[in-house]
Amino acid sequence: MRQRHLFTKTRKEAPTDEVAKNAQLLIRGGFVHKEMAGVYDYLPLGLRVLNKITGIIREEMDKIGGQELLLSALQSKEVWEKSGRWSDGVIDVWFKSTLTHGAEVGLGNTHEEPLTALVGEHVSSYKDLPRYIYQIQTKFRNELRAKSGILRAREFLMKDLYSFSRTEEEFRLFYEECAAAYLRIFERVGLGELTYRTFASGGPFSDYSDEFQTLCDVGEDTIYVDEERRVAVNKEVYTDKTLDDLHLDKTRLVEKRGIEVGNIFPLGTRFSEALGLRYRDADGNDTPVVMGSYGIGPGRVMGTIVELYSDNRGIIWPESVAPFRVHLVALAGEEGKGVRTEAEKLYTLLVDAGIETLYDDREASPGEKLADADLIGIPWRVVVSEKTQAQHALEIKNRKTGATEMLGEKELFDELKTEN
RNA sequence: CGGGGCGUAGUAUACCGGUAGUACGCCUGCUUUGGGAGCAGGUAGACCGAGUUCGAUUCUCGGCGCCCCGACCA
Repeated sequence: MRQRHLFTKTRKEAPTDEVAKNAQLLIRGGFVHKEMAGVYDYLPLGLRVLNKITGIIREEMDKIGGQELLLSALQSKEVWEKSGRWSDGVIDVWFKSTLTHGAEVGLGNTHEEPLTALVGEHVSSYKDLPRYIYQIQTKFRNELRAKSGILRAREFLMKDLYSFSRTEEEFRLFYEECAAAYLRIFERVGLGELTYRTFASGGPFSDYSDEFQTLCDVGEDTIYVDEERRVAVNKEVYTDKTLDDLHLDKTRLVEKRGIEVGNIFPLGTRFSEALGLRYRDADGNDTPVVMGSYGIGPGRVMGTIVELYSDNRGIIWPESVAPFRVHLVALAGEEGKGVRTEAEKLYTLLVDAGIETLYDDREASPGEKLADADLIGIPWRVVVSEKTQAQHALEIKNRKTGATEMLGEKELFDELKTEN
């Protein structure tokens, strides 16, 4: 993409109404725009990152048998009354509205009820199970206080998968498969080293749940980490009995702050019973379906990456989620020296080679272009200038390591085609 | 929801009971081109409402909005 055509611009200064590093850098770089507290727009650069993240999530969910669908955001009151969760006393984050003729509707904050009802229309036999269904969709939660930039929003994207199994054993197998898939996802988006499967409370549905906590000082949760075994315990369930049950040695646990980037938990038959999702087993018995719920917030993952990977010049995107692979910067000097011509040619070659490239073809000073490249944080910066032309080479710089090389065109492409 | 802070051009800020200044941005021209260039000219602003006052952007009250701490986060 030509940067001349990009409708967003970078900013030198961060807005004063944002303190969170993720929001400051994402706004300065033109990745997101704040509409109101806890509500953010994803601009072209930000959407590219978000799509990279959801793409990875999708691949891993499909790999374990997930089927993607898209449920509505507007939800009917009836289905929620069946589970007893329509009341604001039970779920206090509801956004509700009223249709013209008076019917009440809710904006989805989660989707157990409508999906369970829907699945019931298609599943009636043990031969129809198990099923694993997910979506990547916008959730609405009327949080008392939005905070930490895009980490805690009132409107946010969420991947939510729901498992429908015949038995507790069958459920348990998938639960562990999904936990493994989650670890692969966090590995692939660049958070693997810092993300721990964390034992946590199960809320109203079960005795426990598993959170995926990424170590970060601005995290909302306090967790106790066993770095060697790569597991953690949330402070909310940190008792001697829990540690005993999990065979964890208290003396090896380290207190840390974590951002909850994912959460999986058993639902048992709580919703299948309430909404009449039953199946006929091989012996003809009518049995409630055993369910589980599995969430990841792609926007929160994006915010976490920014919190963790930046320097005083800007963001440092992991290659797997970067909006572009290469930032081609033409430092055009005097006209007639052919810098622009060479850069144009190189841009065409990069695009033809299928390398995602942001091409800074703007009329701007070198300082501004280089500062923008650092702020936007694309992994590889390639400069064409009079200086590089004098050396009959191209300059390639790695945003993360700062390593700079002068390479010929062929070597440049060899370098860029190598997966890192 | 309790506590605290804050609302001035697109952004960041300053001053003031007599309608606002600076920087960046943006526009025009010339110069400049490896770390947010220089000169000249131009563009653009007091969250809303009520009150006090001859006069309110400034003081008072209310509303709305934003941030932070706490609580909450199925």
